[in-house]
Amino acid sequence: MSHLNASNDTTTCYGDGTCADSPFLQRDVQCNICGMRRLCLPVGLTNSELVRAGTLLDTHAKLRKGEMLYRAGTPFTALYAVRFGSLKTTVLAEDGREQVAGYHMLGELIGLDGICTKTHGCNAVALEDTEICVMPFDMLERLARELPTLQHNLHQIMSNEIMRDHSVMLLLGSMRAEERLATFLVNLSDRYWQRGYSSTEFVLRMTREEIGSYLGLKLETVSRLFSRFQEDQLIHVQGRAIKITNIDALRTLSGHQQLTASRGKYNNSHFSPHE
Amino acid sequence: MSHLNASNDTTTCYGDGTCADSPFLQRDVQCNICGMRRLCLPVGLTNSELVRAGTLLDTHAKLRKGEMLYRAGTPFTALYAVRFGSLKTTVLAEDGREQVAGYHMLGELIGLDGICTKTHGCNAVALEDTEICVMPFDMLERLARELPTLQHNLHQIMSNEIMRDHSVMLLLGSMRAEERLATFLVNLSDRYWQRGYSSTEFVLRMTREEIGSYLGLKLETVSRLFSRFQEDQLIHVQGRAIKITNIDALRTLSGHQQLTASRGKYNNSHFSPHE
DNA sequence: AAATAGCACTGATGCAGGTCAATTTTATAA
DNA sequence: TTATAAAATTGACCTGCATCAGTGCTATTT
Repeated sequence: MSHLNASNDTTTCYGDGTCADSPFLQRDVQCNICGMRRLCLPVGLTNSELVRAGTLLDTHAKLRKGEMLYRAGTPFTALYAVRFGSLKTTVLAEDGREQVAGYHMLGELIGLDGICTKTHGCNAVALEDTEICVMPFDMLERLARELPTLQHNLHQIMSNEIMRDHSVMLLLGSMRAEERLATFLVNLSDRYWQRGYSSTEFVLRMTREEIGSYLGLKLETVSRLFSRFQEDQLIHVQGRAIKITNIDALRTLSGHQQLTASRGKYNNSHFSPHE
Repeated sequence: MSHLNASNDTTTCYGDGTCADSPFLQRDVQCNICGMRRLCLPVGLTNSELVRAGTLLDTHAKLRKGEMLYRAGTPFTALYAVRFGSLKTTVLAEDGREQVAGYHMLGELIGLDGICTKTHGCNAVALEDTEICVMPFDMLERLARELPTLQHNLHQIMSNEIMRDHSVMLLLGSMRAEERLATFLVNLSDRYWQRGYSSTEFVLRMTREEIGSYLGLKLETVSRLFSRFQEDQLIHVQGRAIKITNIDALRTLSGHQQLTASRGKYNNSHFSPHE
């Protein structure tokens, strides 16, 4: 039942059972000084609003690679924004099958699927050392009632998640294996670009198996496709290090279909977070 | 560019181009007298709050079978609640491929994916003669700031849509054809049951092709599976009329995996809407 | 530096579901 | 009612990806 409990000031973070002895409390985390604020929930807030928004950041959490932020079935209390690092979320079938439902990086909000039942609907696991802002949801709702911009941003982010999911459904339901992988790579490229990183060279945070799970393929198929893409000069692969050498060909393969919607302020803002 | 324009009191409904000459305006549609209020956005509102909520129902729309409520790419102005009938939503790839992303019935809210970009992300088409409540989104946000229950309901509904999408992703990504169809049938059965209809006998509103599109299968496969399920005494099929004869076997086939989350007030409320 | 485990690659083979095609049934229109 | 189109069924065949299996990497750990 490990999850991140953010109900009071002496909040303690439990990883997946191993770090129960590393409590922490940091109140210096505030939106108005966060480099991610142009990509995160408080987009467009005035400075004084930013300060108020900061009050809902009760704490932030540090997760080491492999640690779990929350687990399906545990109580939902807060939304989480990724400050550094990345996580995967996985959905579980009742027969135990597990599937990667999302790969979340810096500036993205996770935990939205827990609002409905007050219980998390998936597992969230750090894919590398990761830092998270914790936003208690009741506070967020209260604040959203007072700050229309914040309210609207929350709605936009939830709506964006729905659009993203629809794109994944399209991918899983009607694309062939090579189209899926091409779409995945183009999407990663775009998202790194949006965050000020190279759009052509990056390191995958997921294993072949996790990528396969996300794309509805087996790891062998993913591996074979990476090899074929390399043969065809679309990419260069060295384990998890990817260098894209022909992004146009990848885009063509992917049917120009974006895994994430390409419009809207949470998607196409192309900026450097390092100011 | 046909879509439902709900920006003022003299709102006119355009179907898919054919009904431009049938404007309408109905102000008698109010939440406090609606039979769907226990399943729809205003769940849990007090009577006086219900009356206020009714003010955001600018109008409602009637669609004949096949008519389009909104089209991907057209401006988003409102959310829509299904009062009678049903609709499908379809997402489009840039290469023209189209896939059914949702089947929506009475009491459900659609259009949520448009909030993000202020533009509809999918097509919504009536599968039968259908009636819709129009809720201008700016009004809804304003009212949500004043009525915490309404605000929370909206968040729950959006969250529920995210959970539903995750279930579909799981279905598309890791279930075999027969599991998909079984899951689909069990889900329909549950949803009809929740709405006070028979859980064992109903008429499909979608063609084999549309069902296949939703489930990531070809119509021939859907047709063959219906035949096999009938051979195996799980169902009786007569065109689009379905009679479920062994729901337990179907549930087992589906891995007890629900297409829609089975918890939360928007899903498991089992009641009769006909009071 | 060596040992060990997790991850990745690649070949051989099989099969679930797609594709193509022909027929029947069911809707819709005249 | 008949005519016509749309939807559904069923069979024969094919293929893209899964499965199974063996080997080679590349990280940790000691």
